[in-house]
Amino acid sequence: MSAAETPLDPPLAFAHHDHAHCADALLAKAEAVAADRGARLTPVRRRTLEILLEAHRAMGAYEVLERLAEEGFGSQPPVAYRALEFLVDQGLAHRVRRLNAFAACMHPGQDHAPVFLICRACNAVAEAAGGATRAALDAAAAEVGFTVERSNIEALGLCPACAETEA
Amino acid sequence: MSAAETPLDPPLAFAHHDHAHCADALLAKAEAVAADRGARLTPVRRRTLEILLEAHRAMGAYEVLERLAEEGFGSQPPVAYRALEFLVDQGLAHRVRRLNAFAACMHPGQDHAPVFLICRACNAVAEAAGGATRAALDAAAAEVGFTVERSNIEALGLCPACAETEA
DNA sequence: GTTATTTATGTTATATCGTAACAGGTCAAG
DNA sequence: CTTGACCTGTTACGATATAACATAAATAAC
Repeated sequence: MSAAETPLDPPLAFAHHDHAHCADALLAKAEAVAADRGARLTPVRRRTLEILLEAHRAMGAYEVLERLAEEGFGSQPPVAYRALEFLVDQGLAHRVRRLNAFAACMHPGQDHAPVFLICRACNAVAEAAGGATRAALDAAAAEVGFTVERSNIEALGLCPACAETEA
Repeated sequence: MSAAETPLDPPLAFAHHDHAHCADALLAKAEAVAADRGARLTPVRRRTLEILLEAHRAMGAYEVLERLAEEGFGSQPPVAYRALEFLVDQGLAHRVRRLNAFAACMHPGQDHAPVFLICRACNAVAEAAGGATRAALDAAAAEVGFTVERSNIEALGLCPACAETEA
């Protein structure tokens, strides 16, 4: 069984909100988390996170790279992949496998194993609480003797706003 | 809520079994399903499925392509990707996003939305019943107003046999 | 049964995603 | 002030995936 999950705030990704404030707060939180863990949030890494934080959607590594290169950082793929890998390792970003892309974590520092909700209309990506879903997955796996170490749970569909528009 | 799920047999992928019989039966079942749906299981497509059925693991498109080419089919990527896409569309194979690879469906014709259990030691891939897990995912999504249309749920870990070996 | 239409197969070419291997730079510990 | 760990950048390549087009086979329409 998994440890108790810190309850998550409702996702802002699908709601209008003061995004500048939202991004700033997450960046500050990320700094704190990194400091706590003795991990170095260097300029490239920090900038990479800022870029991911600009919108609530997933970005491809090459899209991030282009931005980094424009700003004087290295221009070769490993620059982006390494920064992204660092962020993922530190729990400051997530990899969205369905999109071969990366998204800033909305709950850095909280122990969470989210599920991803990907809107196919506006491309927003939100994290929802994954506790119950993961518990069900663990149970289904346990039933056949399989031990889950890591998992990815992603849903494609319509966010509330786009669902209305579409109707 | 999702419709009632046909109960699945326990996964053979992690168990010793008469694989020749298992593969034959699945191929026959696939033929029947395709016929039912008026879909054409042409030679390339059928052979592609046979190749996937050779082992209970996921294969990359290029690995499949190599085999097809050896056997006189086309040698360019679209040949494999199109056959695989057909099989996935017909529910005769699944795409495993974590591996960028494809696996034969073990329950063709049954309405199922499986979760995938990927053994990191022996690379076997099994489908487990996903009903409860998907229900939990749908619920988590509904809570924030998100409508799930498709989802992928994949776990990486150790199958029973490999878990024992490792210990 | 012949023609029209759709569907399938194959090709070339290119786009997109990801990593291995190595060189130089920074920084803290001893 | 040197050692060792880590970070950044490079070149070069490998792996995954799709667009666009030509031909052929199957099916539908007449």
